[in-house]
Amino acid sequence: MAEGVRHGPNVPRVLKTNIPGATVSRLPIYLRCLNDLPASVNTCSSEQLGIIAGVKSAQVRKDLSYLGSYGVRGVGYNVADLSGQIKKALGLTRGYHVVIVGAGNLGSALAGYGGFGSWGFEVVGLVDVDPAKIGAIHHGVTIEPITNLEEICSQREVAIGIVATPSHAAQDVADRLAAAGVVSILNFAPTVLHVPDSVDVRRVDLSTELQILTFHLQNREEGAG
Amino acid sequence: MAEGVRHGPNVPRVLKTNIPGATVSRLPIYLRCLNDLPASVNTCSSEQLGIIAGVKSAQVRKDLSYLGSYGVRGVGYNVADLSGQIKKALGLTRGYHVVIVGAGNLGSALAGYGGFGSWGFEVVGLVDVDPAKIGAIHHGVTIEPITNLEEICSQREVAIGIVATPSHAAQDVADRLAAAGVVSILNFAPTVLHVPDSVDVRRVDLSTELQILTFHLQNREEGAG
DNA sequence: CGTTGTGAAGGTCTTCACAGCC
DNA sequence: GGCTGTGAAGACCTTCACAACG
Repeated sequence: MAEGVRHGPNVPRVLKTNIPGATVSRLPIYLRCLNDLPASVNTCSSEQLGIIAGVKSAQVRKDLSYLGSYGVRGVGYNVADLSGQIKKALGLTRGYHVVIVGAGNLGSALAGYGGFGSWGFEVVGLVDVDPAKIGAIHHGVTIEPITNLEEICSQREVAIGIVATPSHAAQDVADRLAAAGVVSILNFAPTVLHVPDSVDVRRVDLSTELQILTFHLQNREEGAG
Repeated sequence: MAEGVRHGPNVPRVLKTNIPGATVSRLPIYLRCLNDLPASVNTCSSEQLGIIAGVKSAQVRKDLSYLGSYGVRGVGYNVADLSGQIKKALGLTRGYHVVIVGAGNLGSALAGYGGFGSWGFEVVGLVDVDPAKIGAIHHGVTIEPITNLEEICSQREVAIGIVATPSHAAQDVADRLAAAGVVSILNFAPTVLHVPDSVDVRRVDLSTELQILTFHLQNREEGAG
């Protein structure tokens, strides 16, 4: 589970469900699409879901088949049922406590992200090194000193840590989160984190995304000119 | 290039360089790793680069082989040369103008992101619908009305649009960006954008990432218990 | 020597095509 | 009739293992 791999062959060692990584990364999209459907829609075919999710219908069917068989031939999938099955597969039947490390522009923007609650995520801590920031309230969350990180993680049963620090501080934060028993890290710092195999890191990196866009941009232009 | 596909088989139609998508998405990581090396380091082996980038050395070599043969057997890669080759492959030898749509928490945090400049990206516009925000200056960028979007894109030669609006507004913004000739979009709104094939969209989605983490979290716990 | 570059092997993921079922 | 579920085929990606080379 080392970082840099989005869903490589290095699969978690102990795995009950056998859902391929590529499928896992699409399930949240399906879930959102189902959620955005008008309440009057009770049923949805793989073709329809594929169109709104931007995926081929065969892909949708194969993905959903890993959850078991919840479709009705000739009809499609029951929206509520399917939604529930996806939530169950993703572990969204319970809530998760999240701590955000770094209360800069990004950290406080994340703290104010409204979408957390709807999927059962709750920000139970926002910490920063800067003494001047301590005590300030961003979007309803009080900034605490980073020295409290370990205490916050254990006492508030934090499951997920979000690293929103400058890159030079990110590795140290990741080490501390891992030591405090946090096994899931979402890294917004533009650096590769090195963590034990038992810790799962996902990276969200603006520069990387922009550079991938420019690659295609350049190739398109070369092709055109 | 429809969204939802990170690097599927739907390859851009006209493509000069034949670099696989998976490799393209790792090149920015290598580039950053090389950049972070101390200035005293002139040379770097695939083994070393692999360790800091979190990738197997064979993978590094195969990836770099697509750029041509720039390594020296028995020695490794010249850091400066390799860095230049990667930049060239990614199209980073020129600058790109970026417009950010949506000046909420996230939009203004992005406007203040220091990492833009170092790779040749320049934020030339930050727009919002809210009349109350117009004229305010966030991190040196003045907020302009979204009605100016088309004008900004054409007059300032915008290459990349960043969508940082609420999800209900995102599709409309994408349509307008596409109509204004912007062919690269980075979408932070939690929704799937539907754009013409000629437009390249990449999605950055906090909820999705968190849900993928909880999938692994749940499976780990099931395995342990 | 040590390290690159690469064919070949082995996985994983996507797409097709159609049997099976409502 | 229409749609799901799935084996099979094919595309893509990673890893291995070693010849080639400075």
